[in-house]
Amino acid sequence: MRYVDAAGMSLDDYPRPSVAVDTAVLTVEHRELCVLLVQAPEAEPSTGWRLPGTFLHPGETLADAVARSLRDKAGVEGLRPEQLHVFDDPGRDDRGWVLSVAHLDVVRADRVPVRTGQRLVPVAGVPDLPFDHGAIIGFAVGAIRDRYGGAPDPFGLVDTAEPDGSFTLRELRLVHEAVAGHRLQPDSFRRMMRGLLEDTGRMGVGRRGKPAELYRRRGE
Amino acid sequence: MRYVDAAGMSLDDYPRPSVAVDTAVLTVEHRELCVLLVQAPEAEPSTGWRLPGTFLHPGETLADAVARSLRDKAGVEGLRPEQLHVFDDPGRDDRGWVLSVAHLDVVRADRVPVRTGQRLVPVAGVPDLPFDHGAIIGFAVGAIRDRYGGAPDPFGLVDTAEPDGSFTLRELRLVHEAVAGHRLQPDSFRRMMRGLLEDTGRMGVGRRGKPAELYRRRGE
DNA sequence: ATAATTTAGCGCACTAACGCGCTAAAACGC
DNA sequence: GCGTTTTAGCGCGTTAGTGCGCTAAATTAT
Repeated sequence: MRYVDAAGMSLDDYPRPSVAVDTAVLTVEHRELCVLLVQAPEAEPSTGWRLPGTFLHPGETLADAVARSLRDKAGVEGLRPEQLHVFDDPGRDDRGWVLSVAHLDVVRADRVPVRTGQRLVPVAGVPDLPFDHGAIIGFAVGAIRDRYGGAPDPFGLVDTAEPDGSFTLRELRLVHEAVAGHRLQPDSFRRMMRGLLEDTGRMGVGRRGKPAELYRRRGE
Repeated sequence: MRYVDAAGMSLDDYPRPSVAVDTAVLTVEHRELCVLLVQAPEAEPSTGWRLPGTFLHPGETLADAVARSLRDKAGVEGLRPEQLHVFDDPGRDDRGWVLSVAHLDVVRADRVPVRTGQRLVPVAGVPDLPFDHGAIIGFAVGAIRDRYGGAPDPFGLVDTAEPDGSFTLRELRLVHEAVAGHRLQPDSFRRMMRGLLEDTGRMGVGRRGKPAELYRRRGE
């Protein structure tokens, strides 16, 4: 039985906003934190580069919509999108009343297909973007830096050769430096990570000098 | 001219969710962090205690809706609500497709009117609540503790006798202890705050012993 | 076989923060 | 006037973290 309120109205009888999701997809490429931009289709009123986004469909959670958007618009299989902020200015979109729920998603660069109409841009050099997409990137960068400040590679960005996902301290540090946007002192970094990693007992390969030990995250 | 997309549809032709706002109003009463609960009207399908909330109306921002909700449902003039999280399970509400944007608002206890159908409950002893209201309170407590960890009374909770809003170190510390939920060592607290406060040059009154100096936040 | 390179760890000097006991100062109570 | 109470600040011992130079170990290059 369909619900009606004290005024005899159902929820659908009231005006409602469209709800969009926009996602700042962050990755590390060439030791730099980058964001994925896609080109708007010609039919859109505001063309140019922007963050991938879509409208929320019935039966979906926001994360479902983010995943659909990244798959359809950018060929990226998203992982675990996290909410950042809701942009709610009633006049923010010329098409009508639209709320946008900004998200962060983080994927390894090798999972972002190279194709026309999309590119990875260093977050330190983002061009002007429509809507609130510049602000969304700012939120996303703050959120990923916060997460990487307290845990080893929480989003799985380390691109390791090992099938079991283990990595060297140097590989881990290079990713953390890319996210942080500045150099990290190796000794302090090791001490911070010491209690959060466990030694696999195996050694890495492929470089001169003493081979590095392979680690995985504690509790994995 | 009203916008239509490539399929000749306007935004209103597509199904859209109702958007609600729910607010964890936090305050300090009797040196304890408390949350405001209101009683649901009898006509609602789910009666009992809950957080104040409402549906978003056209032309409003989320903060507008929060303010209207707190004024109408609880007689509280809200200050600056902050977004916490969007609860988006399509099946979370029996009435239909409803998203809820959870918020935090912080007010001094003397701004919460005492009236039937509402009460302040210590966050350490919240009863079971409908929907995701328990989770919302959890988010809110985490957010306020984070904010109070790095700045002197960011939400203006100190209930001072001074017309210019200045306060003593002890008054400030008692509020920070209520928010943190544990005791703070006075000397360490003073050292942390030293650079964030400025001395008004005036002294407080009303207690035995050396009167305390009055401070205000630096940059106020 | 030796030199060069890289890694992991540590000793050490230094910096920063904590918590407590103590003192001086400034009020009130008697 | 003196005792009591409260506040602000500090000295000090302790704990924790940082960055660097150094060493030993384990590889590759010559």
